[in-house]
Amino acid sequence: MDIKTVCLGLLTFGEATGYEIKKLFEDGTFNGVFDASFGSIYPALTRLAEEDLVVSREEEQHGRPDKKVYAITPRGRAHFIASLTAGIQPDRVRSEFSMAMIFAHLLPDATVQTYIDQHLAEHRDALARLEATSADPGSQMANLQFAIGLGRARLLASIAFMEHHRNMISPDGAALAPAGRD
Amino acid sequence: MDIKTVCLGLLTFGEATGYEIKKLFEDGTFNGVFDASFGSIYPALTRLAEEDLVVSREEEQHGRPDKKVYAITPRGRAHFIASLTAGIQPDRVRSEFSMAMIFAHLLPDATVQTYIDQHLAEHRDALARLEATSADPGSQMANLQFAIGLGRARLLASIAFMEHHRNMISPDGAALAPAGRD
DNA sequence: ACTGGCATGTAATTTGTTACATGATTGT
DNA sequence: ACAATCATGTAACAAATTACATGCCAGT
Repeated sequence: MDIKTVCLGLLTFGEATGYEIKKLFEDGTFNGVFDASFGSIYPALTRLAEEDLVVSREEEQHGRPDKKVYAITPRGRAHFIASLTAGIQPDRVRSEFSMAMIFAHLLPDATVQTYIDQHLAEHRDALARLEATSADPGSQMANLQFAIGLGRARLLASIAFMEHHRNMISPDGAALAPAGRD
Repeated sequence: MDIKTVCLGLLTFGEATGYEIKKLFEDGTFNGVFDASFGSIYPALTRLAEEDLVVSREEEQHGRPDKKVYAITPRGRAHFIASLTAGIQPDRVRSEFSMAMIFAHLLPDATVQTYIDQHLAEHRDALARLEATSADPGSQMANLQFAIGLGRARLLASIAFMEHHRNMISPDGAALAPAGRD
């Protein structure tokens, strides 16, 4: 699934600008699901407009740059539904953090500990944003709560595991009694 | 982190062919951490050899195509450690499954249920492979057990959540009392 | 007969990122 | 003063996938 399709999907929830779509990837329901840069979002929206899957309307603002608000067309909606119904690919993950942990025996212990702290902080942030999204009145649909809940469950499991088992990985911790499976 | 660096890392655990590296992405510790196709692995190894970060040796086989066995050089090892120590990027996820769940209200219920079944099956498979890897005598290093345990914790959380909450998402389930947070 | 595993590699194409370019406003 | 937020867009580049090309062996 390419970014064009994802943008199309976002627009089924309502109008949005390229800028707002980017923010959705960072903050909202889509955190941990998808991500894209401006450099791919803007061209994607342009191409979708060329294919009549979305339409845009320019909105002037006072003291702010003009907005280009995109809305999905009936054809766009049909296209999106068809592409999602046609099948999905397995999740694709690229975790540099896990890489670092796999090779932790080659790294300075301080580096490893810093990476774990960083990763924990990122996860706690993501969790907080997800909880906020979950409480949002616009997110009360059952399927959205399911998607958010799944992300939340994963984040909680990761955080709990790292908190309970990080002692396994430090040289000091390795000398202690090894932590059990839970 | 590009595939070149990942291949270099894998080779710190011992010699391997391009084909074996690909299998590691599917089966072993690296499942759910990284993935790459042959089309990127082979060129990566070629370029690493040009930069003297790895060396290769051809091995003839009876009734099988010849192998090209790669080994990391001291320079390669230093290069890998330096690049991992220099910092890591946040995890990047691209989950078409989560996308499908977010837009489940637009899809036929049978499709949604099929996707959940598929995803559950993939997760159970991945979990079984991870458990096998975890038990492998070559994986007893504390940091490997940490990395494997983290993956395992995530998979278990996802599986449990989907099993307990999948009724939220079906139209029938939506009519029942909503499932609680756990 | 055919599918799948073993094994490597190239080329065309797709996809997406990073960096650049512009510019006003608001908060510190 | 300076950074951040808002807002769009392009161009150069990097990265990676897909499809193609080859070929034997083992199992069904």
